[in-house]
Amino acid sequence: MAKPKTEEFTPDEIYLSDVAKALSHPARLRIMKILTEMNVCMCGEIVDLLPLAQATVSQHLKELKRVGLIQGDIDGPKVCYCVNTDNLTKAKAEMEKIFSNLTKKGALSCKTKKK
Amino acid sequence: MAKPKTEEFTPDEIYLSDVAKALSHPARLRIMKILTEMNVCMCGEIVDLLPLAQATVSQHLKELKRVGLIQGDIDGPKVCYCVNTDNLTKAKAEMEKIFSNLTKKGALSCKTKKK
DNA sequence: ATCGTTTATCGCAAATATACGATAATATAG
DNA sequence: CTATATTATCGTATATTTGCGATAAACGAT
Repeated sequence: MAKPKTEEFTPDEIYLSDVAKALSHPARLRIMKILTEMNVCMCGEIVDLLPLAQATVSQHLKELKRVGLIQGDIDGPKVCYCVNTDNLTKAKAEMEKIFSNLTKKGALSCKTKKK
Repeated sequence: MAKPKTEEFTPDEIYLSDVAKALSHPARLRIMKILTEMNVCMCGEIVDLLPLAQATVSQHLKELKRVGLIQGDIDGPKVCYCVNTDNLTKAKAEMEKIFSNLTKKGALSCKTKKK
């Protein structure tokens, strides 16, 4: 009875909420910041930059990979992570839409409309 | 042992991850879309536009209010909801930062860097 | 005061998310 | 092949989220 009713929503809504969910943890935000600033980063370095255990960081990386915001390429025994530019650009554009309408004009509040 | 370690992160990281969390459910995204398009909407109308029970929608509205993305003003027995423009603008600016660095140039991937 | 309307809150059940130690998997070096 | 290094996955405990019926709270109308 507490199963999220995702089937009741549009693919657009589900995709964007999924991206938002991936960004809804401070550790994952920090990973995104690290990768956008450094372009490329070894897994071990990311672990060292976070106050979490290696297993936990690995899970967060997996979540970001799941929604396609980052990718990891095997480099010997290490893994090299970077932002998936195409997907991040797309996510950015979708996110813009949500925030765009209010900038149009006035965007009346309840109070200003009534009084 | 599974308590989120929020105290290990910066206020900026926590704030933005909190906004992302508020947007991480398709129902809440749809509410934001409704409010940005209609400027203002009675609670009952929002309930009618969602495939969820009234109690559930009320909880989603509460979550969006908690992070300040919307506000609700009492209007007789009804409640009139609208976007909190100031806060949404601020959240938008913060979100931009996360997405901005990659647009700089190349944003080399692991593979392009190596090969 | 009582009734109908509207919305928030409570209490509960089920599903997810978070965190980490232990272990497996993979690759390199010797 | 063995040992070391690096990362992913498993198992498990706890915390949080999601959903909804039932109920409370707030208001206007009668």
